[in-house]
Amino acid sequence: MSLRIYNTLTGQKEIFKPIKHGEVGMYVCGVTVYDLCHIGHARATVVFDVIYRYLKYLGYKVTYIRNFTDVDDKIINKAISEGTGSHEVAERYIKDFYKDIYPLGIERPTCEPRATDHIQEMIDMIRILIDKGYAYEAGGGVFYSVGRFEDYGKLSGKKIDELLAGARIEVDEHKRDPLDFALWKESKPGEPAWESPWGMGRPGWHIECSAMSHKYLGKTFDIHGGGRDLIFPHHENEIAQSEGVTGERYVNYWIHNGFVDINKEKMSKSLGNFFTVREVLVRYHPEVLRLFLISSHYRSPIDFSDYNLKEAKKVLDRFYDILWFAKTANMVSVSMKEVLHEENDDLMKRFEDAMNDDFNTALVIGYLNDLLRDLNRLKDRMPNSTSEEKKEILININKGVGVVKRVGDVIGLFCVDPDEYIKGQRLERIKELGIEEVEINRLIEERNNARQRKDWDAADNTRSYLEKKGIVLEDTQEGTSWRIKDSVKATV
RNA sequence: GGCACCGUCGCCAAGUGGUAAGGCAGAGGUCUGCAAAACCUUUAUACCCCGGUUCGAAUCCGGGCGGUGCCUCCA
Repeated sequence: MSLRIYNTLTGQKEIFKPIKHGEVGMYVCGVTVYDLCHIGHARATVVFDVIYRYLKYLGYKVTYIRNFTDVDDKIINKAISEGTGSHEVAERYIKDFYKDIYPLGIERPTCEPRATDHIQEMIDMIRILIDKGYAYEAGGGVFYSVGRFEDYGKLSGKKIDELLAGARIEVDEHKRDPLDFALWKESKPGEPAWESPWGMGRPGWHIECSAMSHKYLGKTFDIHGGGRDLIFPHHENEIAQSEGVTGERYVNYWIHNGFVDINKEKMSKSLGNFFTVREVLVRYHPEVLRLFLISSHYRSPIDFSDYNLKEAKKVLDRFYDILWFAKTANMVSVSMKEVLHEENDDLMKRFEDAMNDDFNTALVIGYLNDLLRDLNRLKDRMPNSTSEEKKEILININKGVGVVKRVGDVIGLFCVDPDEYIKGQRLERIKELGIEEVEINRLIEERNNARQRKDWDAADNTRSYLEKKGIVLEDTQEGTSWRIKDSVKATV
């Protein structure tokens, strides 16, 4: 089965055929850097990170470009309100983007160009658009004449006359037609400004992506991505600009991810119902957020809630438990040589089939859960096995864990050391519980003494004391361990 | 008003023509001193409703109802 991708342009899943054999050019609209990233930004970044990783897994040489929009009205406004410059604002939020988003296990794109580094390329494109009659100068700026581009609306399925009927179009006295959009704006005093044939000014929003994608990927490239909300007008306008300039097809496959909702409503700054990545990461491991984000298909809306995050955490914890077990058991029992080259082709095949069907990560997680149950079943057999059998079981567990890790590499999960994951979670949460780790260990020892005396009342008292504190004990053959009590029922 | 998308177990979520994956929660059980964890069993005669096409539909078509998004900055 070959890779099939849902193409917004045609509204269908299509078999993916790259322009150049074995290579893929992909451009994804990044963020406008005027504030901290919220979960919606995280979703878009994670979704395309998974796509990037999977394309590479398939053996493609991928050129992945994701831009920063660092010149924009909102940035300017922020700078004014802070009394700083827009360059400072942009720089700061680019830093914050790295700080907040990269812990989610994001691989660096091939290039992360900034709009302000490509002003000349934009000017060059605008010039051609004017020469070709697609754009006109007016009031110190330049506008794209939407009516001149025959295919306008082909991506979003909109028709020009229907758009005109809509009552929500920006009014600008200089526009010949209300649908026209700005390619170049005259700068007001104090705003960032660049020299241009039309005087000091700054670029409109849409032209930067046309200019940068053209520069790094050429006239026609394979994949262009972004959030659903970018389909219109941003991507529609990009097509008008780029195809206006080159006269050739701009993009073969358009991929758009769905929104993150809060109570079935789109998360957005303007609605004020957003959570920043930063505040979520205070309470949850980054991989929990990542797992939550890829537990649904990338085109579906997902509802963000504490309950759903807790559920994701529970699932992730289970995987790290078996990962930890395999790691610990291997130290004493099986040399890695015995397991490293083991393959599990059937499972990898299922994984590939799921991913090939428009990157169905939700199905992949389902398969992974099946596998996890198999592994726990094996693990449960160990106590009653001979040492020969134990070794055999461990080898099989390692095969499965190998698959988990390999799939994890592609979807960006299970990438941290199990010890670190488990201890890290404990350390972060234990502060909230008002108890010290040494105290827990002391009580465990005390309780185990009681258990040896068969003083069950004392033992149970200690256990329930700890449970009230939020600490759950687990008695195993290897001794007593503890974990932070996590209930998906608890709400915040 | 125009254009899209969506409606699957209490909740989350795959499945888009061949007879309903997976997770959470629930119930019973194994293990355990008792628990916890894990495992086992169990939980949708059925996919918003009504028609139609078909040997056969959650899946296709038509009509409702409900929800969301885009048409303004937005991942």
